[in-house]
Parts: sequence; structure tokens; C-alpha cells
Amino acid sequence: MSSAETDAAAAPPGAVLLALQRAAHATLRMLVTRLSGLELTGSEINALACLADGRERAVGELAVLTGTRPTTLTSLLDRLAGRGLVARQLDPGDRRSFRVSLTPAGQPMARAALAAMGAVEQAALAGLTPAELAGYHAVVQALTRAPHQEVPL
Amino acid sequence: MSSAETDAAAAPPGAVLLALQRAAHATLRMLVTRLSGLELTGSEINALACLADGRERAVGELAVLTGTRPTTLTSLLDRLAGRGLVARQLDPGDRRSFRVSLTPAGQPMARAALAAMGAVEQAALAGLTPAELAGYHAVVQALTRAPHQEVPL
DNA sequence: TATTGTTATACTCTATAACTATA
DNA sequence: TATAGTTATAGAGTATAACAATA
Repeated sequence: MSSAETDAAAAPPGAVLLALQRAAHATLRMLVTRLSGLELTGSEINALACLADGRERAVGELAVLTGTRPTTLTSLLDRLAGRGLVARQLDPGDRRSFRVSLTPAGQPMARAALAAMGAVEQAALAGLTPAELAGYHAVVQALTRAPHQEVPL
Repeated sequence: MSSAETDAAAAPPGAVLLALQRAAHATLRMLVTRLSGLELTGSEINALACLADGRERAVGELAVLTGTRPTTLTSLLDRLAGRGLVARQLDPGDRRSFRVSLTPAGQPMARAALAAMGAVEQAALAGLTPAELAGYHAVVQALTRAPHQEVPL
């Protein structure tokens, strides 16, 4: 009974997060390369892909989806809005909040961003099993939701 | 026979990479928070953790390990060297190349960085199975090694 | 000629804190 | 009082191209 639980995070400590950083950097560069014709940065691709389903989101919601902070999104959205790809509208229900949405010009860009992600995934994961993919999602979700605690040294 | 292969990258396209970005951002912030007493950025933590085993590495090797570019590492290593945490020495075997190593002051910092990664992993992954973790590593490695091709739109 | 790493430049990402407006 | 988001500022990350030294 001990091995299943104690081995879960075993192997060299840090290997999970080091591999995560490498993969995140590598794939983001792949996306920027694939979409180089669109002149988008990695974070812009990430944000557009999160909006590709056509649903409006508050800035804070988009920050959660992209893994960034609202502060970061302000300038990123300024840039996308300046290019006419997204629009910000006051939320009538809570007028402190903005609803971010794709413009007609932004929709194909967002779909292209999401499609590029799908293409990278297909190219990379063709030989893997559904069980491996399910394990991946379980681990990544657990990491994302991990306690964000400060631990004094 | 179709499902195992066709489903590997199925589910919403982009879900794998979007989740990867969220997890990478979230965990990096956890590490910075945990190690806030050490005044290290996320990339510095990542680089130090890669050096924590005590082995010297060329700048290019460290770039591969961290998922960054040599250009990025130059200023990062300048900063760590300025704080006396790492040293760069000419490689006698290839005098174009630098060997990067931890100083005595850098070693405990690097060990702390790696230990923080291990702590986040343990906190997050306690309930997961070895099979899930193995699936995670398979997916992340496949993503990292994916073809880095440019695909015209 | 090709490669390693740095330098220079410009832009993007990020964190912090202060601020506005709204709840 | 608390929250959503922006603004301001400063520092860190990134890509590109040009460069030096070495292979």
C-alpha cells in the first residue's frame, strides 16, 4: 500500500515541474512559429485561444483561464483592442467589470490560435494512449489547484 | 483500433496546451511565493534547480534544460553571478563555451529551489497514482520533442 | 564556414502599489 | 469596506540581428 501513495511524487523531486516548464516554453515557441504570419506573441495566442469559443469573459475570468494576472492582461488587451481583434464593454450587471469579446476580425485569428494548438497536440500526441492523456490532465489540474501557500524557510 | 489512436489528442482541441500554460504559470508563482525570502524570480528558480545536482553545464545545455534561449540566460546568469550564486568558466575543451556551476553560496539556494519544487509536487500530487504520473511524463516529453515546424496559414 | 555565447535593441511579460469607479 | 480593473513604474523575459572568438 505504501508504494502507490509514496511513489506518486517520487522519482527525482522537481522532475515534474522542471518538465512542465520545458514543455510550456517549447510549445509556446512552436505556436508562435506556426502562427508567425499573424504577428502574435505567445501570451496573445493563449488569450485569443481562450476566447475562441465566442463567449464573452470578464478580465478576471480571462486571467484565470490564461494563468496570467489582470495587470498583465490590461496591456495585452490594449494591444489586441488596438488591432481591432477584441472589444471591451462595460458589464451592465456589474459596472466595475468589463466583458471581453472577439470582434469579427478577431474571430478567425482566435480560431487559428486554437487550431494551431490542436495541430501541435495532434503532431505530438499521436502515439499516446487515452489513459496517458487522462493522467496528464489529472496531474496538470492538480498542479494548477495546488495550495498557493507561503512556506517560510 | 480507431479509438485509441484517434482519441489521443481528442477532446476539445487546444485543451492540452491551455491546461499546460495555466499549470506552468500557476506553479511558477507558487514557487516564487514559497521562496520569497530568497528574492528569486521564476526563471532564476528554474535555472538554479537545473543546476542543483552540482554538475557543470554549458550555457546551451542549461538553455535546453530550462526551456529558455541562450540570449535569455545571459542576463539571468549575469544577475546570479553578480550575487555570487553561480560562476562561469571557460571550457578548456571548447574555448567558445562556458561551463556554468554553482558557487558555495549558490548551492544551498539551488537545493532550496529544487526542494520547493518537490514540496509543491508532493502537496499537489499526493492522491494521484503512479500510472497517472507516468502518463503526465509521457505527454509532457512528447510535447517538448514535438516538431518545431512552421506551417504557413 | 559553422558554432558558442555575448552584446545591443526593442518589445513583451510581470509584480507592486496607488487609483477610480462600483458594489 | 471590498472588489474589478486600470494606471504607473520598474524590473525581468524574449526575439532578432550583429558580433567576437573558436572550431
